[in-house]
Order: sequence, then structure tokens, then C-alpha cells
Amino acid sequence: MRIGELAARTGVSVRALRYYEEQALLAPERSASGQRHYREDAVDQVVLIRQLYAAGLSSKTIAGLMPCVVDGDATPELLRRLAAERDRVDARIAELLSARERLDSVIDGATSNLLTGRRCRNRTAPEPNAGP
Amino acid sequence: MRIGELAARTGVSVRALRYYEEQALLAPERSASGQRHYREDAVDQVVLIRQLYAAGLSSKTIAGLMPCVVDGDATPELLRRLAAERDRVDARIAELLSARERLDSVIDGATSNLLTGRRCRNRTAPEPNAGP
DNA sequence: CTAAAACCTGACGTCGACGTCAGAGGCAAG
DNA sequence: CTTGCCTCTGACGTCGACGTCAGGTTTTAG
Repeated sequence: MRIGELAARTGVSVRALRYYEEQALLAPERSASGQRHYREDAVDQVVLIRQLYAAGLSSKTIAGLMPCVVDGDATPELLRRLAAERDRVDARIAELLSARERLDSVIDGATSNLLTGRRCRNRTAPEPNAGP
Repeated sequence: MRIGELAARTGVSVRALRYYEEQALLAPERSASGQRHYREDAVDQVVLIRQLYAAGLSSKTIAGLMPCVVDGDATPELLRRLAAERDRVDARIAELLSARERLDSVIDGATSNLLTGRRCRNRTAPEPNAGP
């Protein structure tokens, strides 16, 4: 398939696909006229790439991992890096969970303030202030 | 305290603290000569700010929330935004968990490849390739 | 054959959270 | 008074993952 179809099927922009190639994350064939032609499994690869981006990996890091994923080839070094990235993701998740708790407590505090009718300072006039 | 001490006590840079003020996340007093002076609770506020950043909120969003946090003042609108942000954090966490699973499966695949001795292609020569 | 749609290669723009540098005060100690 | 550290205000630089525009070629539909 050509780049437009791959974009449509994966939901990523054409520009992004070209960028991925630039970063050596994808290596489509080229027709005689220079147009990119992707195989079916490119769809899965793009999905994987997006997930790794979502995990916070950089394009450089992903580029280092793609040979492993694509060829099934792996070295102990690569495994170490994969594990390290997983740990980083775990840490990020923990961070987010902590932040979420904090957000919740802020919400709880604010909610109870509202419920107990405790309006601080300048809410003395009952006018519904629509905007500036 | 002055900005250097606050930086030391929170672990964020002096530049970042000035930036936070620029974004209306902090509002320190000023001495006659123009130097910033922070109260003790600024430490907690900075910690909160960092957590909200870690949750993926933008400085603009955080700026909208700080009055609520600081003054304990809350409007239904603010509560909606807080809830929306929490949902966003939840979505991000789910994304990360999914990405983590994917990473794990990649690691598993690669590991079993190594364990079963299945070395693909160019690993024919047993020379320990040290570098480029 | 022709017009529209899709594709190509540069190359510059963006956005957010700061880093960094320059030049100029301010503040406590000796 | 001077030394040395801290602080101030601009203002430009950075980095990553693209967006966007320009100007040209290729493919497809009618």
C-alpha cells in the first residue's frame, strides 16, 4: 500500500510516517518513481511505534529496538535496554498514580468546601458573574 | 526565604521558579530592592506544581487550578475541569499500562529467542564485536 | 488528454518548560 | 571599601515530534 492508505489505516499523519522513516523506524520499499510502498505488517509496526512513543520512549530508543522486534533478533544488551525502558515506564506510571491521588485529594477538598457552603471571600454578592 | 533557598529545598532550579511566577503559579512578595521572598508554604506549593506537571497538566491549566488550591475557593466549573484532568490522567495511565504490556511481550519474545538459541542471520561469526 | 488527487523533497515554524548567557544591581563579611 | 555570592531582568537557545507551506512529479478518474 502507499503512504496515504497506511496513514488512513493507522490514524497517523502522512508527515509522521515520513518522519518515522527518517528516524529509521520504518523502511518501506520504493517504486521506480520514488513512491513509498508498505507491506501489510507495516500497520502493526506503526501501532507498535505509537505505543512505544506513548510509553515515553524517544525515536532514537525505538530505532534501537526495532531490529529486535522486526527480525526477532535480540542481544543481551538489547534486552537490558528493553528492561531499563520498562522500568522507566513503571516509574512514570507510579508518578502518575501519585499525581492522580493528589488531584483526587484536591478535588475532595474543593468539593467538601462547596458542599459545606464555605465560600471564601469575594463571593458575597449573589450576582451570577457571566464574564469579563 | 529567598529564591535560592526555595530552589534548594524543593530541588527545582531558580530558573524554573521564576518561570512559575511568570506563569502565575507562584506570587512571592518583593523586597524594596525587588528580590523575591517566599513564605514557608511555598515549598508545598512547588511540590504540588511539580506533581501536576508530572500528571501532564500544562502551566496554563495549573494556573487555573492554583486559586482553588491556595484559597480553598472552588466553583462548579473548576471542579469540572479538575475532574476532566483526572480523567485525562487516568487515560494516560491506561495508555502507559498498555504500552508496558506490549513492552513486556516484546521482551518475552526476545528472551525466548535467546534461550532457544535461535540467533537470526548475521550472528554466524562468534567474534565478540566490541564496537563500530 | 486533462484535471484532480496523491505523492515527492526540502525547509522553516511550533510549542512548552525550562537552560544559559549577558550585564547590572544588592547584601553580608572582613 | 572591597570582595564575593546572590539576585535581578531581558532575551536567545534547545529539543522532540511533528505541522505546514512551496514547488514539482506521478497516478488515477473521466
